[in-house]
This record gives sequence, structure tokens and C-alpha cells, in this order.
Amino acid sequence: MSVIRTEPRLDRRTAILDAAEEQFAKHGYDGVTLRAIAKHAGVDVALPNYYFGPKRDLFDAVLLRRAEILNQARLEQLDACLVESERSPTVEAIIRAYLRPMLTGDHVREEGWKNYYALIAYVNNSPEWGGKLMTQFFDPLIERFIDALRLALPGIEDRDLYWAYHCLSGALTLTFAQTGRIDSLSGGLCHSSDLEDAYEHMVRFTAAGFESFRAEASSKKKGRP
Amino acid sequence: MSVIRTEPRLDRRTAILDAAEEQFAKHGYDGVTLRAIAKHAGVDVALPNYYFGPKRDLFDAVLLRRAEILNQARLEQLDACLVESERSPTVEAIIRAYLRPMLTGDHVREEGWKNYYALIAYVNNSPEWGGKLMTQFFDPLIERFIDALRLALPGIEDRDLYWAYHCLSGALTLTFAQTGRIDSLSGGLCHSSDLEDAYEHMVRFTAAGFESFRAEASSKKKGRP
DNA sequence: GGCCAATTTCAACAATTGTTGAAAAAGAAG
DNA sequence: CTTCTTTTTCAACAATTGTTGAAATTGGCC
Repeated sequence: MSVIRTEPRLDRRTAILDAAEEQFAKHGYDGVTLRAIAKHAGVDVALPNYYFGPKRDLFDAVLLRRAEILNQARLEQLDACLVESERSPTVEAIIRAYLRPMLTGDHVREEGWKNYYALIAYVNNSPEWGGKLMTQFFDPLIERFIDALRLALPGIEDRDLYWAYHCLSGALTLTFAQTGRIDSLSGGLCHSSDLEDAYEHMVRFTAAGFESFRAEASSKKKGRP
Repeated sequence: MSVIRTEPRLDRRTAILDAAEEQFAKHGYDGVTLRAIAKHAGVDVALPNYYFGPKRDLFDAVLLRRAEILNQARLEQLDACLVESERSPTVEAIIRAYLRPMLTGDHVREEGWKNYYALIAYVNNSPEWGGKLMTQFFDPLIERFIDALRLALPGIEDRDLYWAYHCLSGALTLTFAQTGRIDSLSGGLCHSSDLEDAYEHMVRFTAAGFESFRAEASSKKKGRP
């Protein structure tokens, strides 16, 4: 009987990362104590420090762990989308490439990914770290998507493009925060937890939003008719 | 010489609320100490507790103070929009009624309002309080806007409508978080602090998003062509 | 077994947390 | 002035924070 023996070192490490991920996502950076993390991970209080150094470094480690995986998955989707369309992708296809990795495979099944996305939502909206950390971990990839969108919307002005992405990012962020607000607002008609439903609606909504900035002769100014 | 003599009691109260508003907005609930608030307000550590009770009650007091003012302003805009259009408003007009109060008058000039909106952004994306607090403070008014949007988009399905509002809320939230991320992402082309610019882009983007859910014969299902 | 390094535990640290009760000061009213 | 209430200060509280260094344990290798 060949028991799979994962090294205890890695077990503890990932247990700490998992616990930290969950706690940070739920209560924010300052709302979490190392003792709470240690307790959830089933380890001693001093162990997080032994592996990751000070609290802040643990936070970064949590953020970094899945960022690379997510970026990789997104990049593959984008490349596939570009190849498939012979470099003439539709806006909708690009948005789907951007969002789909978050709703397929392990990302939907594993609790860890759910926590991670909630954490990203927290970071993205944090005035303290939003600018810095999101830029650091995700913006290089975002540039690729911006380029693709520019391809799909020839003649669009860059300022419009960036603001449109900003709107997409905001909608996505709020979705993954999973606050349950839409549940009560809609009287139980919609559910924060139904990511599939959220996905389809976000795609449609934001695709139309991007399209609205297509370069056209008129309607560039803001005045109402 | 008639010096305006505001009652010191109110001065201290509002000084505490202002300081708390700023600190909570910048660092979140747990990232702020009562001592930091007291110091910024220029009062003793014990005074916040004297006026507002425990820390959590102070937080609620901060949230409540401007919520009523904002809701009132939004309601006026919505009513004016409905009257002006003889109950056939456009989607864009409704969205403008929803967003405009945040960009006119004191709301743009006063630092306090800026902090308040950043705080709302924090709350709206908080898994801990997002559902509860936003519902409590804002959802009664949101229902009015939902009704107006239903009027402007006859035949739209309610589920689509709520998800569309969700997207709008997310974009708005990220805008007011003012993280500076779009500044670096766009290479200085756009600025988080340029709320006028953000406003016009959000209106256009989200109006198109809502319109995309207009009841139509086809394209109800999600499959790609 | 013994040896060495990596890992884990334990206890304690200084600093900081929210909160409180009593004392002090300020204001109002007579 | 005196008297009473409201407001403000002060000092202290128990609890909790992140972090650390030394001791204890474990694991691999000879």
C-alpha cells in the first residue's frame, strides 16, 4: 500500500497559506491576527513567522501564490482566442477569456480559489494597497488584454479603453466579494454565490459597455440631445 | 463683530466624525485605532466613547451621517428626471440622476465627502458588512431606481436588471475607492482623482450595459454563434 | 545507536488595543 | 457667589497584538 507522503514541511506551509487566505479574505489584513491564522491552520503561533517572516510578508505570499497560476490560465485563454479568431477577436470573446478561468475547473470547486478571489476584491478596492499591489501582480497581463481589446475596437481612444476596463474590473471585483447584497436587493432572485449567472451577465453587460466606445463619427461629446 | 459661535459640543462631535470618516476610509475598520481618530480630531481618547459608545457604533454613526443626505439628493434627481421625461426616462438619464449627486456642489469640493465615498467603497466590498450595511442604508432608495430602470427598459427581466445594477455598483465602487491603479495602468493617461472623467465614462459604459438587456426576440441564450 | 540540521513548541517580551470610572473642568441657572 | 449638570481629562484596566530567542522535538544520514 503506497501511501502518498507529502512532505510535512509543505503541508504546514500550505496549511498556513490556506488559513491566511481565508482569514484575510473574510476580515481584511488588519482584521486578522496571526493567532487566528495559526489556529485555523492547526499550527503553533510562531510557525507563520518561521516560514514567511513578518505578517506583511505572509500577506504578500498569499497574494502571490495563485496570481501566477491565474495569470497563466488567462494568458492561455487569450492566446487561444487570438489564434482562433486569426487576430480579429470580438470584444465578447476577449472578456470571456479574461473571466472564464475564474469559473472553470478547480477555481470553482476549491474553496481556496473562492477565498483568493474575495481577497483580490479586498485588495483591489483598498486605497492603501489597491494601486500598488494590483499593479504589481496583475497589470503586466492586463496590458495584453488591453492590446487585444484595442484590436477588437479599432480606432477606440486609449482613455476610453482604460476607463472601460476600469468598469469591468469594478464589476468583477464586486462579484467576487460575494457580499450577498444582491440576494437581498433582488428579493432572492439573484445570488452572489451563483458565479455562473454572474459570469454571463457580466460578459453581456461589459461587452456592451466596451462596444459603446467604438470610434464613430458622432456622439463623442457628452451633451444630451 | 459678530463671531459665529458654534457650540463646542457639536464641534467636537463633528471633528470626531470627520476624523473617523477619514481614517476608516483609508485603513478600514480594523486598521484604525480610537487613539488615531482622537489624535486626528484633536480630542482626548475617551471622548469618542463618550459621544458614540463603542467603536462599532462610531462606525455606524459615520456611515449614517451622510447617507440620508445622499439619498435625499439622489431622490430629488430621480424625481426631476421622471417628471421631466413624463415618466418615460432614458436609461442614461436615470444613471445620471444616480451618479450626479456625487459630483456636484459640496460633494466634489469637500474632502469629507470624498472620504465618505471611499468608505462606502470599502463597505460595499466587505464580505463582512457589505450585504448588511449597504442594504440597511441604501437599498430602499435603490429600489426606486430599479423601478425607474424597469420603466426605461420595458420587458426586461428582473434578474437581468439586478445583475446590471450590480455591475454599475461595482464600477462606481471601484471609482470611489480611488486607488490610483488606473493612473499607472494607463501610463498617466487617466487619473483616479478625475471624477468628472470617470463620471462620463461610467455613464456611457453602464448605460450601454443596461441597454444590452433590452427585451428582444433573439439572443436570450448564452451560446456563441 | 549518534550526529547535525530543520522544524516545532513554549514562554515571554514590549507595545498597543478598546473601554471605563473617578476626578477635574466648564457651563448653565439661580 | 453657589449649585447642579454636562463635558473633558487623566490614569489605569485587562486583553490582545506581532515578534523572538531558547529549548525541545523531529527527521535524515552516517
